[in-house]
Amino acid sequence: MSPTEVSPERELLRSAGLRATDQRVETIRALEKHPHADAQAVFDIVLHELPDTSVQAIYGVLGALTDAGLVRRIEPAGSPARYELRVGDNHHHIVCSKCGAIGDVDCAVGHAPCLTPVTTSGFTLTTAEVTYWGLCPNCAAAPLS
Amino acid sequence: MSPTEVSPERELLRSAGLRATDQRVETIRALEKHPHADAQAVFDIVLHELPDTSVQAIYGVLGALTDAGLVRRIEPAGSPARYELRVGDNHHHIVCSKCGAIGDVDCAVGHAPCLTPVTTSGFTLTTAEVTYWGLCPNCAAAPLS
DNA sequence: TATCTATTTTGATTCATTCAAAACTACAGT
DNA sequence: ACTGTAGTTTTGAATGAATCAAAATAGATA
Repeated sequence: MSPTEVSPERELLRSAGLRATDQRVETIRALEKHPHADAQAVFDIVLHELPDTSVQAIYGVLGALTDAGLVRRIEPAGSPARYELRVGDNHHHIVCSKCGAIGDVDCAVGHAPCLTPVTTSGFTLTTAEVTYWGLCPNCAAAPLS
Repeated sequence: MSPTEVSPERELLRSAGLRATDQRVETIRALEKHPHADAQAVFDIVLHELPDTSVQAIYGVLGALTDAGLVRRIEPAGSPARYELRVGDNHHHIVCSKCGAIGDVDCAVGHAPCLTPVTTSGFTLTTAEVTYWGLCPNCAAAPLS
């Protein structure tokens, strides 16, 4: 993958005003294949394509992509930060309380009820984030634990 | 505070089947005065009353209280774990995206809509957790930043 | 193709939290 | 009240996630 070669990932980066580096392209590809991956998982994947990549670079890439709005960072309790390419829509997540697997969940009822608490303790409200907890199909099927 | 002396905190601990140690009593008192405190903040407060307390002890106490259901642990993105005594009700939290302050929010509309996502990606759903993000009164009032 | 600046590498550090062994203490039972 | 023992805390060290900083490198513009 030479720098001049075109690809959807490169164009996405350029259109966001970011430099299209190899690490960024491969990070996006990793997230395409593995939504909700954490930094370490992204690093492991990118390392296959770019053997000299460092973890710090991945943190830098994920931070830049997040700042640019190309990637969304989620931080479920008890898990390192996860990243996904699905941005701009108001979707939520369901986390397996046993293995940490994450699934996407569309907003429950439009978004009005979820976004409108009764009391706000004087806070100015900007967004509402819903995390569902449960068991993924695998863990639900597992015998006893 | 001798071990035989009675106090609401001691009785709460005993009724939960836990030993009423000084560190546990003082941790509960710290959380009564400072809801949503993190482990470090609890440690700082307990240290005033029990000068030989260690941070590890506070982590142990908070873990034991959480396991016993006396304390609830919340982990907002970008913040260390916070602890509160208000348990058993289905309330949510609003976090100041600027300073990290936390307020309580009663569940939006009963809990039916919040708890019923449209799709669950095959997961078995057990609970729904809502985190509101916004600005606390102080930060909203602050000039520019 | 040269240049400039953003990005990555390299190496170290912070913070929150957990682990483990030894010392201690609450409390059930005598 | 005293004692034994299991549960806690202390002491000391280690882990994992993430960030910082300086030097080396590589995009993209002209």
